[in-house]
Amino acid sequence: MSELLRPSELGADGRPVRQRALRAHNLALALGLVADAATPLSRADIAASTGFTRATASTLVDTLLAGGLLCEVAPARPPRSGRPATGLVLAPDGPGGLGLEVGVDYVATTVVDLAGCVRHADVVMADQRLLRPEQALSRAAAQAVAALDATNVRVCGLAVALPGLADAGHGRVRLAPNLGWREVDALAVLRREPRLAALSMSLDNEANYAALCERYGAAGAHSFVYVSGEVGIGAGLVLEGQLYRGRRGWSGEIGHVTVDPAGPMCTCGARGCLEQYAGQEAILRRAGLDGGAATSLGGEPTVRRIVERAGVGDPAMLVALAEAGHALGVVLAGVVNVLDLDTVVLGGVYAPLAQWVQPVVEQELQARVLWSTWAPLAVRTASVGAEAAVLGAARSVVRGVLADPSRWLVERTPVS
Amino acid sequence: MSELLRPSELGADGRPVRQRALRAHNLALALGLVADAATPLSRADIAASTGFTRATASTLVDTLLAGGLLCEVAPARPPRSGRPATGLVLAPDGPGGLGLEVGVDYVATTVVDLAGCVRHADVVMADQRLLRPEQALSRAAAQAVAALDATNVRVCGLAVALPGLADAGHGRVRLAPNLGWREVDALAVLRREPRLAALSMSLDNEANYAALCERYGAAGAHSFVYVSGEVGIGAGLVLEGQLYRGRRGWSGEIGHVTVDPAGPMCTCGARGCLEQYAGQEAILRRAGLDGGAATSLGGEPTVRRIVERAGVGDPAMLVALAEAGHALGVVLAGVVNVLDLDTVVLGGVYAPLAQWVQPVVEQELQARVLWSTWAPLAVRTASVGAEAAVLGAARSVVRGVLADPSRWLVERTPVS
DNA sequence: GTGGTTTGTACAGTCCTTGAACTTATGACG
DNA sequence: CGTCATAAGTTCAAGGACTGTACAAACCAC
Repeated sequence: MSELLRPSELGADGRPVRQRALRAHNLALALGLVADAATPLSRADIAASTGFTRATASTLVDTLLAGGLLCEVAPARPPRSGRPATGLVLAPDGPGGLGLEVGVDYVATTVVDLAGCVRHADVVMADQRLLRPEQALSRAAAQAVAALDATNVRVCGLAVALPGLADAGHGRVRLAPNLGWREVDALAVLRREPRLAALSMSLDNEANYAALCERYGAAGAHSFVYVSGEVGIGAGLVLEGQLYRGRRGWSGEIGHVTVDPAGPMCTCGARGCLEQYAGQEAILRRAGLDGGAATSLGGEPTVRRIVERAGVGDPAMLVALAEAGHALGVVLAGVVNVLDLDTVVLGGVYAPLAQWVQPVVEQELQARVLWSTWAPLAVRTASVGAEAAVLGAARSVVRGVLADPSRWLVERTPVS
Repeated sequence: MSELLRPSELGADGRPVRQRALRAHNLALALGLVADAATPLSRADIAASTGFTRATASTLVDTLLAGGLLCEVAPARPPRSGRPATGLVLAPDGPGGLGLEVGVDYVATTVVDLAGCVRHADVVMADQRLLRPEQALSRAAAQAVAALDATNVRVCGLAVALPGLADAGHGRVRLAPNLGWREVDALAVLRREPRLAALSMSLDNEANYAALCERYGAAGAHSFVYVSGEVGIGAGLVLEGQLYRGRRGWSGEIGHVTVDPAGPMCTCGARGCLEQYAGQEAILRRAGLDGGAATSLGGEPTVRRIVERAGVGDPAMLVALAEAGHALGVVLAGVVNVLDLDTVVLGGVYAPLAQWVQPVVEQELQARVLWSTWAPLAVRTASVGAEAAVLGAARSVVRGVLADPSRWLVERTPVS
């Protein structure tokens, strides 16, 4: 199963392991195997690739079937001699996930089923900075409820992506400068909506969810950094296949890593932060354009303006983009040197700008990563575009079910 | 047990969990509890703090007693009413660990017992750069054998610390520029010595072992970066209580993180690397002294020269140290911003230089870490000095036994 | 239709934890 | 000094989970 889905680490928190935990772990193992397989697996396949006896694989599968997480389909392999297998796939009517993203100038929702397939998605453009946090969240809640009704997917959880420092444990937004939020108990506001109150909820930085989205993708690398430039610059870290949030969930703040200690003053009070070179508004400003209130306060999004100018070969813009790529490369080289990463994923605004930025980033990494001459280092553009964060959020919900199916099985009312 | 000792993560590698693994995990849990306790625990204490029944705690303890990992002593608590408890501590005659460090100008060995107490330690000064890797390692092996004979500790494993990029999985040194080594199969050479061949062996960067040493210390923080300046500048990362080696074990290469993209040329080919500001020789050079062949090619160690000059208030040296602290602070701020760390530990040469360097580092972190104004960020000097790497290496061996006692128990010949 | 082959199930056996009863050892108290 | 209260540690039947072997089921090939 290539550790894509790591079953709940038994007792990693220092709890004693009982038989029940053992069962829970093995259920997750079997389920994860089916989830990661490209084609339907049989009970015998599960037994073979895990080392379980066929008897054990059978009982595990039976539990998962009864719990509505798996269902039987036609087998994958063409019939050879012998009794044909019964195929097993994730139940299309199993529990699904709802992702909700509050951006600076939009609110997006996405519903995925247990297999991670998008069953509904929509985006409502509206400048959230004009609303008080409670207002914005109430409207977002209404949009989420609409998403619940838009499909027949039984949604079991909600994950909220936000541009800011989130306290994932408590469901609070500590600071979202670009939204103008500070210490907002976002999940509590969402829970006021009765339809949402029953769902399990989680909250995290949009870069983290976008990184997870990339992780869930087919090309999921072992360890990588996902760069998510939106209004600020953030990053999601995936280390050894797991999202690394840091102690307080504040990891990945590359926007304020120093590029040049004597560089331009940043809003954070320090000098030469990456954001002053590679942030959207900084790029505009350095190209001699008016950054202004930026993003899309009713107008064209900033990125599009940058792409347009670069597309027509505006020399000032090309210089600004090269400088942005240079700065990004310097900072990312540091991250790669410190964490021994083999992959850098450019997402957010850097995906549309990759044409200009990526070569410079690659060049800078080649020059500054110590081992770059004797081990491969890949720079990729994100495989999912602007919707990566919502999608990653929605998928994180069902990944949670897959990683610990036993919790879902006991919560579920037994089927008649 | 505060996750200091994390019992083997059951099936985190996607293996099915059998009853045996369950037992192994619970043995590690009980043993870890005793290892972390300041005073002898009783079986009842173990039951109470884990949630096991006293029956289960008893059988676990019995297994560990029979295996020679625990032994019974007088109880810790003053006798109240009721049957007095029997105290349990790590067996002083249990399996121990041998640490071996090959430095640029010395070879050090340390033997610790199961509790991590040092039972033997010695350092032989000799410039290793004058020897071929095989010669150096043969002599180190002889020194290790001498260490084995110096105590009555039954050593069960050997851990080798080296200044360079190590491939921990294969026991190879990929590159140790300061030793002049490249692609050396170090463990294979050590295994030629018959007395060592029977031991389990591991190999890693000295900064990683030094970080582990700090981790094992009483003040072990959750997540921190340990800066180990010796000849080069390396760092050990402890994330969520676990050493983070990176995919290939090359994490922590902060020596070549960029401080100023337009700074002085570095030996690695890039510009403005930290080593050009905060490396021992760079400090000397920037203070107007001759870096020369440096370290201690038969002469005074570089650090001592720096301390002497700074001690007498040499203005050039004070400026150089301030610049070093500034550069270190810039780089560490980046690391902290990216990884959401709450602690920075200054080790290696920065421990004796802390008086001059630490305040500048703190100031720079305060200015550049995004959340520094609303959450505490500690900069500490390492609690163990130059011997941190060997000691950490030796302790890592016994930590391995404590983290998975079942492996030790089956390998052990049953006591008569 | 018979044999070969593979899938899935049944059942006793083993390992590990649980829960309750029981034994042991000590201090407190009269 | 004897009895009681209390806490520690042990014993043992019971239950949950995986294993191994045997067996039933389903299909292809000839």
